[in-house]
Amino acid sequence: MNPKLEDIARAMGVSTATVSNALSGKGRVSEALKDRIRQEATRLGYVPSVQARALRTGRSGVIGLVLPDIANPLFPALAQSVEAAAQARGLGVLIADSRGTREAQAQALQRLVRQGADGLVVVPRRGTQMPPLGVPVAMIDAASTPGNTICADHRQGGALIVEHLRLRGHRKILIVGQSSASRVQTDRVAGMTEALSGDMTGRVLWLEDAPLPAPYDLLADGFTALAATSDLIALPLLTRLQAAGLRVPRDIAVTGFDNHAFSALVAPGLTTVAQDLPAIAEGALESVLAQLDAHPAPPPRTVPVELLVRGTTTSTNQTDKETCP
Amino acid sequence: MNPKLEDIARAMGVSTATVSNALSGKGRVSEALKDRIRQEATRLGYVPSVQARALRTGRSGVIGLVLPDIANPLFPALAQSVEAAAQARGLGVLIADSRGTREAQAQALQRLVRQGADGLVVVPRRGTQMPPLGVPVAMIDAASTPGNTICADHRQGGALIVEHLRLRGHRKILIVGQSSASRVQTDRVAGMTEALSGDMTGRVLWLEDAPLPAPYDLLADGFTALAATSDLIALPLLTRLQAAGLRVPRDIAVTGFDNHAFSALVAPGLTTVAQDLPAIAEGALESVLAQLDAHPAPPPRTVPVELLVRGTTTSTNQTDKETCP
DNA sequence: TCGCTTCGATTAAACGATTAACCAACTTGA
DNA sequence: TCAAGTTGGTTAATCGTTTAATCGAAGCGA
Repeated sequence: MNPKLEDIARAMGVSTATVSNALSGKGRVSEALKDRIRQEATRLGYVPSVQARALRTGRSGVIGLVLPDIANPLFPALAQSVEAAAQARGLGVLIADSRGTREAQAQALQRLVRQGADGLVVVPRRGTQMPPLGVPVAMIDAASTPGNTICADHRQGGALIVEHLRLRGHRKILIVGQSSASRVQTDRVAGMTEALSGDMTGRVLWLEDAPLPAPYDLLADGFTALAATSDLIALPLLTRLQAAGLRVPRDIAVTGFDNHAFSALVAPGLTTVAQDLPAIAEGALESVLAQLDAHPAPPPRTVPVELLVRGTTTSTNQTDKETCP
Repeated sequence: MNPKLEDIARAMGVSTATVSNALSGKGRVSEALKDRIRQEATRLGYVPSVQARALRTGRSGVIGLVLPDIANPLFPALAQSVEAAAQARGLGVLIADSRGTREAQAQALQRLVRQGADGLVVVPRRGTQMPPLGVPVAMIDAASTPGNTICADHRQGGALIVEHLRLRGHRKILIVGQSSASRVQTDRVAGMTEALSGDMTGRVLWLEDAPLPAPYDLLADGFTALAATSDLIALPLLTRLQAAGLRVPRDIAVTGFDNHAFSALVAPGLTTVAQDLPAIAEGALESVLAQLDAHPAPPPRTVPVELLVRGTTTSTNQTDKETCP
């Protein structure tokens, strides 16, 4: 079907080894012959067989990506960045969903290795204990997670949020998270509480423990801002407040985390913190590749985040025009 | 490292061919020996090398999935279903993002084939002309797209939406789409307009041509419902209406399409149409596998959709009960 | 008993690339 | 001039599996 090394070799009257060397630039081939071989290769439309190469070298050129839940709006953006980083290096991305239990995750890891992944990039489930897999692994979670490879600076993100709210005049903040078992969320909350200035008060509410108070009770308690640990939490909050007749941000401000695709589209736009996903993906991939070359795993890294200020914390003219026609 | 056929063969005093036959059940091996070989294989933790198998058989056990934009909230759910369907068959999923031009898409297709994908599942960009790739391909787009393999019944979905709105008493509907160049969206709009009863009027607005009128102008024009061709459009609309002080659905109803993860979480919940993604993924994969076995490609299929009624079209909360007893 | 089929297993040839080892022909230096 | 190194290539083994071809032994009908 496709031309192979042998076809080129025969056409040029040389051995397959010479062709292989010429194309890879590894052995000793005269520059002139090298060029001619390369020309012939492109002329024939030669494409090396990844299967054969993989069998011989033990490298498949594919890395596995394991996500807790592909459908969860937080991960596709990361997957996209990982795919882009891999593509830039000529690598493929085998995807797996560890939906369900940690056991399912372990299975997924095994499966990717069996399918020939050279290394793994994993966004682990909570409390994951990595089994020995025989291939390099990079973990993307939170700085406080043992074994973490690279992640966004979630604490800094929390601090940026609180600082921004302080500058906007807020003094009493309700911090809303989903689960205190999530390292990422606890890091973000820690960043927020640490950044509270002396004249500010913040209360932390975990939704898995207690529901959100009724919107008007929030106002009665003196809260002027809701700081969620995720856009996934903030967007429903925003609509809930609006549905109750409150004006955001005039009555109460809202912030999120992660800069979900919707966050820029809703009205008012959601103030949030954006991770540098391309940098994180690059870092994770670099770690895997370094380990593949028998280098020691690079030390854990933390990537700075960026505050995105939008309408839920700043009253723009437009919003006011719309609300007061 | 890992045990190979030869290791088992040596341990049992037979040839590797016999071991291969015993494990695959293909050649002629006595039942007794078969059992013993299989026991020994599991005892040693034997895992066949996919690379070697792929080289010999020409099948890698991996299928490629090409999405227009991984980060677009519509596709992760589909990716998850495809991954699940593939996993159930012991297949891997190589993912690629055709972000950018149709050329980028063509590149992505080529890349997946080179990386050894046995077949491809593609959600094509608009106006895609499939190049001959040498591997089976299944396309997931719209029933009206030439070459489409399988898709949701978008027309039916449109009809369900309009019928539901009619039963709720709506007579004047604004249908809001993004781009009239999208087959999926035009199919949905067609389903809606066809389902309009004689006493109903519907106007179609493409956001790429003209912006949404100011919320209060919509009311002034007599519209009582906004039917979007996507939750991606509907959710921003919902917040825009709420931000303008309108009550949904009391002042105006809103519907979407696709049942995005957020649609159930916002307040009020978004009435929408859910595709049977698992069925679509299964169908696409089946088509690819059938073609791989040299069967003709099965005829195009259309999968029924389901209407999900939520708060944006039904007033279920107490305040509404009070006002509309 | 002779031919013929069937059973159970072996042999050996692929699949397509990489790479260590080898080799002939030239350079070079002393 | 001769030993030693350099240059530019070739040979052949190897990665681990599948599978067509082969083969001895056993079973069987005539």
